[in-house]
Amino acid sequence: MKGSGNNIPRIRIIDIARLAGVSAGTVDRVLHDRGEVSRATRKKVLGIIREMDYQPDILASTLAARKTFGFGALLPRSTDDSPFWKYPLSGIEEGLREIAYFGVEVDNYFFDHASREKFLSKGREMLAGNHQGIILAPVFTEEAAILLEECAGAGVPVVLVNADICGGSCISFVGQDSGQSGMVAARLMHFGMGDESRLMVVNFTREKGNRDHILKREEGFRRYYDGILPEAQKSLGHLNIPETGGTNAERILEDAIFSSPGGIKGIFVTNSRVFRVARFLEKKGAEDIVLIGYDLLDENKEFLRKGVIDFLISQKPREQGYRSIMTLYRHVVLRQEVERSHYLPIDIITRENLEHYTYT
Amino acid sequence: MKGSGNNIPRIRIIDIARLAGVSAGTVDRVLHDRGEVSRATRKKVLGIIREMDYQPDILASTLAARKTFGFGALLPRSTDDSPFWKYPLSGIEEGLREIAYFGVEVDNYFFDHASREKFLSKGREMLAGNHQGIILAPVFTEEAAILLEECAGAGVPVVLVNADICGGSCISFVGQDSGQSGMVAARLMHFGMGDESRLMVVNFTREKGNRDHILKREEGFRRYYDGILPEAQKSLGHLNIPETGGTNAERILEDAIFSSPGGIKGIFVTNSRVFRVARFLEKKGAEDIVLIGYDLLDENKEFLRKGVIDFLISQKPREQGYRSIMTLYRHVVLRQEVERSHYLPIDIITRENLEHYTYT
DNA sequence: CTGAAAGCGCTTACAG
DNA sequence: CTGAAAGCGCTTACAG
Repeated sequence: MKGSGNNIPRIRIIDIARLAGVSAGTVDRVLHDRGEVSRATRKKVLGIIREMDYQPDILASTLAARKTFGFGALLPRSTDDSPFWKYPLSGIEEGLREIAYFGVEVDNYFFDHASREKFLSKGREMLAGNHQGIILAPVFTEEAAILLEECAGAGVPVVLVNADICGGSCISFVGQDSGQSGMVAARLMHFGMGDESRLMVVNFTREKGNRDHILKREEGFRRYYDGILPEAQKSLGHLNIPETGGTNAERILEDAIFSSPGGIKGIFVTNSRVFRVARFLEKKGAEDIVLIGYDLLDENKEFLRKGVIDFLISQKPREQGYRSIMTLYRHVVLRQEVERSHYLPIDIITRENLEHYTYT
Repeated sequence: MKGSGNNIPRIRIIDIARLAGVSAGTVDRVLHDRGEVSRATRKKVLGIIREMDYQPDILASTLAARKTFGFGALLPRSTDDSPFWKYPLSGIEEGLREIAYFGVEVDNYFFDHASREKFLSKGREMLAGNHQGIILAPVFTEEAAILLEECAGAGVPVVLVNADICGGSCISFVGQDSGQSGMVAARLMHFGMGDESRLMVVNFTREKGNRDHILKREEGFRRYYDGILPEAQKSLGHLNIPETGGTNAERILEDAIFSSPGGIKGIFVTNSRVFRVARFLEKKGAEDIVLIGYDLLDENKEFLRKGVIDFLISQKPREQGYRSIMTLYRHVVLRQEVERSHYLPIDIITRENLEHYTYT
């Protein structure tokens, strides 16, 4: 059978050792830079390694070393009301399955979305765990900066997931370009609405927590319109609704959408709460208003299928988790170079491509 | 350091052997079903394996077995004029890098896009290579069916990539749902054009070769319109342009687009040749005609950036390659169950999300 | 049908 | 600073 043994034998440590006139142990010491080797020997061995283009067998290495790599992940706890974070978590688990062979283990730490204090204290608990790598969702900017600094002090590499913190010392950021995603939303809106300018941006905001995403998305949306239809950008309505409200939100929407002269014809919701607007529009029989929002929550998908929501932009949360752990793995275990930022594609989901969209 | 040794020791073959009162060799024979074990011993060992939930260490296994897996891939040769197939190839290479540790090797076989004979002869050359798994792009349906049958006869598992052959014996298909992608195109067209019915479908066809994709895409496009705007579906123009033509094609386009009463306002090109229509529209200063097509060829991307093409649908060719080899790996090396069809997401690309679309 | 021994390529104490 | 030996968990002839 093809591929069953008839290959060029690969170069082993013992080959290098013989060529250098030393033992395998010495080559190993050179390879792993653990000192106790004379300069001359070291130089000679390194030369031969390069010359022969020696590539260690990572299987044998992992097997013999019996060492494991403990990573820590600090993520918001996902809830029924806010299920977003279960996807990065499952992405991390998916990645873990692929690399568990190599002794990688992950400890997950969860904190309540609303609590700065919990974020910080859970973060410190994680740091006390002495991990070899950290995945961090920097939901609270200042506290995250503190944690980042402490990681840097301890020499622990960090991958930021979902939100970036400029200037923080981390090896990589994995997430979406929020401003650009707002541009995509605007492009779709404009493609469907032409020069229609009775548009509105709706922000659902948490009292605490990072609003960066939301602001950048609105900014991107406006930037697009400003470039192509400045008058629409200027007249563009803008609504802030606190996350907590119940009937309150409906009143606000009612006023904003139906009371303005001529009404509103297109709405861009800057986060996953778009289903709340959808629910309202459905109730009012106003499904013809174009509605664009974020994230494939079950409820959002339902409104997409019904045609109340026209487009959803996916943040690919699962892939964010997957890429995070793989980046850490490549950095820590394989010691490869990794890119500083890893922007994921901005996926456009509509009723017709939803069912084949399995990546989340 | 966390994760450096302080774990529950995992169960090894030797543990199973001791519990069963046999040697490691015997357990190994049971594990790999290579006979030469008495029914009683076998049963006992299997029982303990189950009871202890024994999971073999694939690293140690691969290392000791020193066996390699040879896969073969039969793909069209990519050319400057038709670069599509370089992406599945690079996806295969990307996947290979991740699993080369496990002794996987791939031999690629290329054939000329236009030649049925080459396809069959190269396929047979590949079969002679005695591979443990095959990736096949079934560009020519009948010839592919023949090859599939020969693979089945030889007991070699096959993954079909890009196009499916119903009824063929393969372990998995990886590709796009062409009909559904036509629906997506129609949805976008309709979203942008409203009830406008001066639309046209353009098919660039090769003389030989599989037109399945193209037909299904048009069909999907029509199905969407038939459901929502039947009169548009009925009046929907339809143009077949042979791949070869030069100025000829321009004449045909000229007649179809500008001579019909009222002209044409939206065009759906059912494959990657959309740049040819774009080139024509640009020359005519008719960039306001909505244009939707397939595949992120460099030339298509350029027209997308310029705004001549409005949307491109990606077939994710690189991912097709990646998934193909990973599916084969999971089936052959890890002996896992794999799903029969693997439809990739239907990605919508527009000027605003093009730059972050790195997956191809 | 079964076991004991050697080996896969690398790492890890240990002795010098 | 260096080498020889044992071992990681599994597989493979070989002897019986």
